[in-house]
Amino acid sequence: MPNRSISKSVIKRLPIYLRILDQLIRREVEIISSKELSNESGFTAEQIRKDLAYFGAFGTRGSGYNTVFLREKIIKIIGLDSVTDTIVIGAGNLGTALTRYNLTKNPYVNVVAVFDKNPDLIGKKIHNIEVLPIEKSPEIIKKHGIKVCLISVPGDSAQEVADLVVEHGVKAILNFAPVKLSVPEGVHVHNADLTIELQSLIYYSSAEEERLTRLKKEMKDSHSSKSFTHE
Amino acid sequence: MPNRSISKSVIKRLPIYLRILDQLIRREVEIISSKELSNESGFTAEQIRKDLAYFGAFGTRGSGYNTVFLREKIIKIIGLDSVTDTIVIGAGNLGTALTRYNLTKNPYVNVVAVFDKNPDLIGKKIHNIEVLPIEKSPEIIKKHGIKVCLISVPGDSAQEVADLVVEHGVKAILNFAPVKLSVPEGVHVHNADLTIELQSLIYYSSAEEERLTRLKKEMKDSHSSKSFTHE
DNA sequence: TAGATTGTTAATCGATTAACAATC
DNA sequence: TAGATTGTTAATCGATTAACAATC
Repeated sequence: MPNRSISKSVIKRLPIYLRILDQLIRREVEIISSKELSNESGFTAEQIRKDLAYFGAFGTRGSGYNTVFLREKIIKIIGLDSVTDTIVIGAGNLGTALTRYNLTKNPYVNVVAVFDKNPDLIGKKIHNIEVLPIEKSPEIIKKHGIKVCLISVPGDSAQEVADLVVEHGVKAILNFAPVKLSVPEGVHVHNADLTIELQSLIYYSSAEEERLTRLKKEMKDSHSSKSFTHE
Repeated sequence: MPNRSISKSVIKRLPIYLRILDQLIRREVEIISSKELSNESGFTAEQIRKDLAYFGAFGTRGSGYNTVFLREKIIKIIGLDSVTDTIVIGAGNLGTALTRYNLTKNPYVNVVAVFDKNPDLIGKKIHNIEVLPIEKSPEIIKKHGIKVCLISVPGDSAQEVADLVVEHGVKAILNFAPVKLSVPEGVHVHNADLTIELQSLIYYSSAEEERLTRLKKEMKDSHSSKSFTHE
């Protein structure tokens, strides 16, 4: 009852604040106001203050937020205060990109192993880790206590991969495959479906209103023949 | 005034409905109820009906929606009724994955060209197109009337790439770089920042409540020394 | 006609914005 | 003390859910 669960929209913004703070600290900025954070992030200052206030009073009235202090707090809120070990399943181009990126650019995450079922890819080195056959994943998951898994396999094998890793203890999946995964209660799935993103972007890339007006017109025109088209 | 703009949340769901309909049609299902669509998508039947009703009355009371008919309508709504030509900037692993995926698995999108500034990558073949130097992009954008662009370059060159493509007519960007892009009014940017996704997933991967309680306790404990830590 | 399911209106819920008192 | 900016409460806005009349 003391903390009722924080909304997803708030949680999605925290890593963005974190990234901005990392940049500011690199530039040796020590204090930042919600106004300035707003400029950097595109969110309103009010929203930023409100988001942070869910977790505590991290700022100083009259001056702003200490960047190092706030960064530390956000890291603890998200749970990034110790490096998170992950595995990547699917060693194609996407899996390779994800592995490389996290190993070299993401200090909060470590990739312990990469798996694939394609014999051609097994043994391949990515940055400094070797691609292992998927059968080895249960062993690695248990050995390292892996809770977070990235799935970058084709759509038709994503569900079986998910079943396998969840069975051995994975609690959170970042799913790049274009399918809806079924997982037991208590397991979290985030979908990073790039096709969906791209298609919804296409909606906005051309004159929205014009297209919808045309559509409405078509519907009206086909009204008489409706029973035809529509059964 | 006839159609006031449709909300982003609705638009994000349309490609998911489309994907499900594509699958159903492949399985030769002809009629589907909002209830069944709900099972497939995870959204509620009420929400699905409401989403679709923004654009017209596509169903038949008593039976449901004709899959082929509904698919056709959604395709027109999103603007996928003719193939969308795109370009990919950044031919690393991510750019390669995006290009391959769209060329082979996404029938609604065509990748016309891939660009990079790294001489080692120029000339490389991806699926059947050649990686070109980025200087060639204005020419290609104009020649094909490119409106949609995928950016998969490192964070520090993303803004200049965005400026370049927008200058030559791009109206929508799917941005994979971990930076906030500044673009003129009327240009749409969707961020597909995989680090952000991963970090917000990590939040949910370990006991949320426990962590937040600990944090609150820490704040209280450091109350007396607050002026120290915090200036 | 009876059963089923849509399309739409009303009610609820949640998230964002606005306003301002607290306070550095 | 005056100026600035936070933290928090209240007001607004938007999206989801519930309910049901329309109708196949």
